[in-house]
Amino acid sequence: MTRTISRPPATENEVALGDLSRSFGFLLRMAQVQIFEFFFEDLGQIGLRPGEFSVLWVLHLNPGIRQGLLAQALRIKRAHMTKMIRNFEDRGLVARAVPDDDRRAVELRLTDAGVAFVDDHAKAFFSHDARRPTPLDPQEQAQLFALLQKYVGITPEERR
Amino acid sequence: MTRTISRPPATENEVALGDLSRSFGFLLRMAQVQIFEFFFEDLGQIGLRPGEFSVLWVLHLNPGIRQGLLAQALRIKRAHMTKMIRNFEDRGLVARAVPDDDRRAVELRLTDAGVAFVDDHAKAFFSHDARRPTPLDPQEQAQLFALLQKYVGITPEERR
DNA sequence: TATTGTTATACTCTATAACTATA
DNA sequence: TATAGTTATAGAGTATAACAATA
Repeated sequence: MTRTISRPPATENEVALGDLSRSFGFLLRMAQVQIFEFFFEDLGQIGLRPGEFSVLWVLHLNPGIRQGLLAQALRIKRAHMTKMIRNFEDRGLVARAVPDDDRRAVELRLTDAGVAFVDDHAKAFFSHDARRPTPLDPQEQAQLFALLQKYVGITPEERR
Repeated sequence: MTRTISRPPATENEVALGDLSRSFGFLLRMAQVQIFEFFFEDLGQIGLRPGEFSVLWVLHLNPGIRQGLLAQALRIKRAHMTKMIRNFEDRGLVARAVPDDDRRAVELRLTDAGVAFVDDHAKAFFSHDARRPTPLDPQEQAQLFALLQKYVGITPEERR
C-alpha cells in the first residue's frame, strides 16, 4: 500500500501534480504564463501587446482583408475584433472601407502610420523568441515549434 | 523584387501569417484556443472548468498545502487564488485552517464533498486528452508533451 | 433566410496596490 | 521590516445573444 502524503510540501517543486503533469491543456497554460511573463519584461515598456501586434502584422501582410476572415484566421471572436479594430482606428493605425460588391463587409488596411508602427516594432517582436531564456537546445526548440505548427494546422511560410 | 499581395485572401488558409507562424507565443495561443474549444464541447455540460479542477486536484494530492504555495505551483496570482478558494469554500468543497506555528498562513484541504467531487470528475478530466482529435500520431504527441514538460520545468511524475 | 459586422452584457482571468495580521 | 493572505479596482479577453443592414 502506498503511503499518502502526510506533510504539506514546503517548496514549489515538492508539490505533487500527478496526472496533471501529463495534461496537454495544463502544460500549454504553464508555458504560456511563462512566456507572457518574459514578453512583458522584455517588451512591456514599448507598449507592445502580443495579440494586438499579431492583428496589425496580419493586416500588413494581407491588405484589404475582411474583418471576419481576419478574426477567423487568428481565432479572435468577431465581437472582440470589432473593439480591437475600432481602437486601432481611433489611434489612426487602421482604415476601414466598405466594398461595393458586398456592402455588409468591411475591408481593412493599415494607414501609413500603421505601416510605420509595424515597421518600428516587427524586429523587436520577432527577435523576442531568440532572447527568451529556455532550457531547450536549438534542435529541441525547432522540434517543439514544428509539432505545435502541425497541431494547430499551420504550414510554416517562407520568411518574408 | 517580390510582388506585394494585390488581392485580399478569400479563405482562412490563404491568410498570410509570415513570421507569426514561427512565433512561440502565437503557436501556444492557437493551440490553447483549439484545446479549450474541444474541452468545453466534451466536458462543458458537467460543469467542469480546467483551472478550477486543477486546483482541486492538487489539493487532493497535497492535503494541508499552504494557499500561497498552491498559487505559486499553478502560477495563479495570489489575489485570484483567494477568490477561487472562497468560492470552493462556499460550495463546501474546501476547508481552511490557520496553523498554530504561523498564524498568517492558511492550510487547505478538501472536505469529504471535495474528495467526492474530484473522484467523480478525475476520470472524465484526464481521459479527455485521449478523446481529443489530433493530427499528431502517438509518438509525436508524446514528444510534444515531453518538450513542453521540459520547457516549463515539470518533471513528469509516476502515475498515481 | 443567411451572412457581416455591431452592440450590450456578463464572466473569467489577470495586474496592481493598499491593507491586516502576524512574524 | 518582511511575509501570508485579503480587499478593491481596473483592464484584457472571451462568450452570448439580440440587432441592423445587406445578400
